[in-house]
Amino acid sequence: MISDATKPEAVHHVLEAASAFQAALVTWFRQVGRTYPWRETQDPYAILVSEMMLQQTQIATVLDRGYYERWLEAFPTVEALAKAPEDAVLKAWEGLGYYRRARSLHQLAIVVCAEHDGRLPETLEGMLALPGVGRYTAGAVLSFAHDLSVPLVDGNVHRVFARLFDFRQEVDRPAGQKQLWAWAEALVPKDGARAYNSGLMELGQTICAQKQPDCPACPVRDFCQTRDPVALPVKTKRKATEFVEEHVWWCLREGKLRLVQETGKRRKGLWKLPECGEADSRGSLLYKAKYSITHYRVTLHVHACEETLTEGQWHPLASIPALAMPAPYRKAVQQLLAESKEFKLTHT
DNA sequence: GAACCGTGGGC
DNA sequence: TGCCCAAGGTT
Repeated sequence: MISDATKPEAVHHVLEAASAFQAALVTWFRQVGRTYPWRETQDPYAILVSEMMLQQTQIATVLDRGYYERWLEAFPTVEALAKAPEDAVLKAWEGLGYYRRARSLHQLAIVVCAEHDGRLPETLEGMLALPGVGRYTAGAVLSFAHDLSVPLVDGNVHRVFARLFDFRQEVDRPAGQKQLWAWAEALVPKDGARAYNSGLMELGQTICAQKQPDCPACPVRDFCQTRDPVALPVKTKRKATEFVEEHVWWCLREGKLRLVQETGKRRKGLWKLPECGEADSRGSLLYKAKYSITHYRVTLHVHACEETLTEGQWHPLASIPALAMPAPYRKAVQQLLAESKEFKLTHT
């Protein structure tokens, strides 16, 4: 941490020296900016896919676990995605979470094929009209793919701007957002927005990191107004954890497993084990695990089912790997199948 | 404008 | 362990 004694005052104000700020940032980015697959292309669709996947999701998850590469192989163009069945789209997203993103991207492809001849819009209004595309994603696609002068604000920019401007309001409230977007608009250059926006995010990701920011190495330290970077940005408190018990059936008969498809807002379209009814009718406990979803801490219990269920459908064991399932159920099903005699008989 | 939506990783 | 975080968007 930088002490107050050694941290100098900003020698320039960002807004009064925008060109110098932009130049310092872009020069630094061109020297040390990392290469990602989505920085190697100017295909707006490929860039959009990366931006959708990266919403609230770490780069390592998207990259190291192969989601981005597999997606573009399965759905290489807007047309290919538009023609794909939703089951296949959700399967490709399995394990990434926030499944609305996958359904939005699929719907987006269908709309773009129907109304824009398969080409993504090149205007802010056009992009914002698409499902799952907000101001950040629109700005990212337009600046990264087309080098258009459009601002963007994401979690990295929250951090960089909060520190740069010594901004002590909560960044995740509407008032804070309004201020951050105003600064982003004021600072985005007319030319070279691709490198500038990339550099802004890269800075927030590396030197201007959440913990242990490396201020001495910062290319724009002369513009920075805060003396206490670690305290910024300020965020609202998150909701307290609630503990929930979840009981589901393991109903396996003649090589088929009973599953239900989610229809509500949560995990819509994905398959899960049927929920148990009355506590006193539950069979023996086969599996128990804990997982988190949003602010809930869930204990999942899987019980042996002896009766006949009316809800859900039978799925042959061979078809189960192709179904999209939420991660906690996928893990439970995999473990229980591995233990199951029926499975061993058909797979050995 | 607050609440909601998944998951895996870091400490 | 429990809590925070991560290239946000929708309701």
